[in-house]
Amino acid sequence: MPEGHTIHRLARDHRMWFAGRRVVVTSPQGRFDAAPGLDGSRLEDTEAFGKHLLYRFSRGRWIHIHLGLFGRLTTSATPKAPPRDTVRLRLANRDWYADLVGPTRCALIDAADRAELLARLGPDPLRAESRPSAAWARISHSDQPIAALLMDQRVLAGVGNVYRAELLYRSGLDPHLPGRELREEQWLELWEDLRRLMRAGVRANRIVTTRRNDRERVTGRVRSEDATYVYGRADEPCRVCGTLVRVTDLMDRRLYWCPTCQN
DNA sequence: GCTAAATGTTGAT
DNA sequence: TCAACCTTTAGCT
Repeated sequence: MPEGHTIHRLARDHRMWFAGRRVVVTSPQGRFDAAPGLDGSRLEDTEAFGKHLLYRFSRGRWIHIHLGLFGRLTTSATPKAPPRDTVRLRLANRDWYADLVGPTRCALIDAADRAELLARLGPDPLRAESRPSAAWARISHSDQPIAALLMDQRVLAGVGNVYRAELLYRSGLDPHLPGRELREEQWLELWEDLRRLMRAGVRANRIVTTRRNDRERVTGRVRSEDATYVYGRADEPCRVCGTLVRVTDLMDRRLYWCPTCQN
């Protein structure tokens, strides 16, 4: 679930449903200490930076959430169901409640913490003010493979294992190509494609990277098995050339790619 | 019922 | 490079 598009979608939805109103903040699991201090105060706004979600409260306080690999934030309409015992944080008002489960991080932070967080993130393709040059400065001087650079949140904020594999497939680039061997115009094309893919991801609230004509079924809702070119398709035939999709370990993550289309 | 795997990050060796 | 952390689910038995 959680790459940048998920977080931006949550920020957008929660701004609509929770911002500008008082919110009941509880921690059914008991592991979020700040809950009592914030409980009943007004949520001013939500923000998304890469995979980080922030809820702004008065007096320079934010709840900082990072879902990590298995975290989930689900929102439902009232009446409230009793929380399961793993719910770290529940935000609620009269109409809605959101339950956070299994996050890597859920903490109360101040303006300095927030500034520190933003300072260590690369440009987020989903934010209007982001510029690709900020990432290019690092990529163009790095010996790291482009597949590793794309997932490095200091280089680029919000890209995860699915988008990086799919982006590289769509561009025809070998994932192992060192950053310094990429040409600037290739990088700018990657950036544009990322924006396109991730914006579509926010809209649909899911990742779909296949072009219409490359799907087995062209009409109707995109089936999950048709949504990607290479991610999660190890040993299945490439949709374009038929070569078996390969999976390799790169920096402890599974990297999917087509050795024929990407070189 | 058990195990492994999953769209992630941090901090120690 | 490796382990730790956070939880759910799919695929076994």
